[in-house]
Amino acid sequence: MTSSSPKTPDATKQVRSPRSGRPNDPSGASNRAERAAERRAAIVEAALTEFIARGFTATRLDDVAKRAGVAKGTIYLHFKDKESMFEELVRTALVPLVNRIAAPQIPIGTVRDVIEAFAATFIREVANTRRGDIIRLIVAEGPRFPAIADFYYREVISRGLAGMRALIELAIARGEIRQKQLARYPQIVVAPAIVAVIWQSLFARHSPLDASDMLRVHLDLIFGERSET
Amino acid sequence: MTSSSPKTPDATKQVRSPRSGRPNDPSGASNRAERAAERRAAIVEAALTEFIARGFTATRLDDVAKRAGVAKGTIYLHFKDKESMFEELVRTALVPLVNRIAAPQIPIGTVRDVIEAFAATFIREVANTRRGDIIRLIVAEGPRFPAIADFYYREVISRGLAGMRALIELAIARGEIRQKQLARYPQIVVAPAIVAVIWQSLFARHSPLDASDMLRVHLDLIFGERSET
DNA sequence: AATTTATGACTGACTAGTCAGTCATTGTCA
DNA sequence: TGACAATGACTGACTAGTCAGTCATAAATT
Repeated sequence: MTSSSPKTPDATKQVRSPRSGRPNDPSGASNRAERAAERRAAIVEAALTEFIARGFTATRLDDVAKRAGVAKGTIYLHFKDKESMFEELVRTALVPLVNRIAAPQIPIGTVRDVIEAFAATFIREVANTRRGDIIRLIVAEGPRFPAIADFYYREVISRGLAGMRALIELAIARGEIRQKQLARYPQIVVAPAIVAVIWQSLFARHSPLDASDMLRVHLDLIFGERSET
Repeated sequence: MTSSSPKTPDATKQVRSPRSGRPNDPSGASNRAERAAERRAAIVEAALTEFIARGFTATRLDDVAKRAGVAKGTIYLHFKDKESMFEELVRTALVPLVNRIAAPQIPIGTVRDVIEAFAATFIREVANTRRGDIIRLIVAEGPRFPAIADFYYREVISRGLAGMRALIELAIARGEIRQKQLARYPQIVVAPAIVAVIWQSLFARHSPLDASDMLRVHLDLIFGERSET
């Protein structure tokens, strides 16, 4: 029974670290911790791409591993399982953005200016980026991942709507907005932005949508058309 | 139509033909074609429920069969495979509704009246029914089923928006709507309705939304508040 | 009896998650 | 500084389980 082991994993072993040939660079990016972080980032990037393209269930971790350039087992060094990976991804992909947007706005100019800046940020950072797809992903998978829906409601929706409501109330007090009931439904103000995101995912091929222009028209509807030349 | 409850597979081996004992009744409700249609309807009903709850990939045809009270093989007597079943389901679930809503509106009263009737229909027939979930399902699976996105754009979106645009233009001509640019983006008018559907699916548990009231406020925004003028 | 319709056990392809083994890097000591 | 030992990040073949789709058989109908 001296037969060699049936598995020959050594056959095609690629070089582990083609990292730039600096095995011990103090200022470089080649120590263990940093490369681990790089790999984790590659996995996150790849997983996000796959989840967006296929949804949770249809995404194969083999594909994620291949795309990230790691072995499947490596994924499990960073994440407990597919489900918690998905949840963590969706969370971390949105929190930085939300924190930035939800930062206390300084109403220097008119409320409309603030909301217009908000809209511009949304167009730039969400509507035409992968973050928009993440929003669609949340809509798609939310019902099956109550934890995600909970988190998202708590960290994004309730905070965002509260901030928007405060702005609307300020605008009403200042006379910028006539329709007083609007403060009860801040959703109305953001609805076209959400629709724009969905449109880009589903129908951009059929009929491109100028989201920026649409939001401008919507703000004209809310604040009245601009009379400045 | 599911006259009898389709979900009672508990009776081990249910009787295949619970008919009225008329083997050859021309006017009866138990000939082959009709029972086949009943079974098909039961399968459609069950499949829709499962697809809505779990999405396309995560839905098991074993579960659909169990819920419909048929054997799995029976599904394949009615549908070629899982994918074409899904596509056919999503299509037939919406077409009757769209045909009704898209029927030529007779603008007897004001345009606002027409749109308010439309909103009421939407609330009644979509927002709080399973059709709303189907809309979410399309958002969720659309990118992976281009055929569905195509069909939906052609049969629902483009038709619906064209009709809405015509109404907006009429309202502008009549002086009901001041904001002339609105005709370029009928999406703005329907956006809160879409958001309401999504909200019900994801966040109703956290914070119930009075969709009917929200749409009323939105129409006030577009047409101006009712009591004035 | 012949034909149509329904069944559900079965198959084969597919995939989440595991783990024994490898080896580049890091630590230790002379 | 150079040699050797220890570490643990990484690998990928493998296991155990799932599920879409099939088909031989059975039931119902004509």
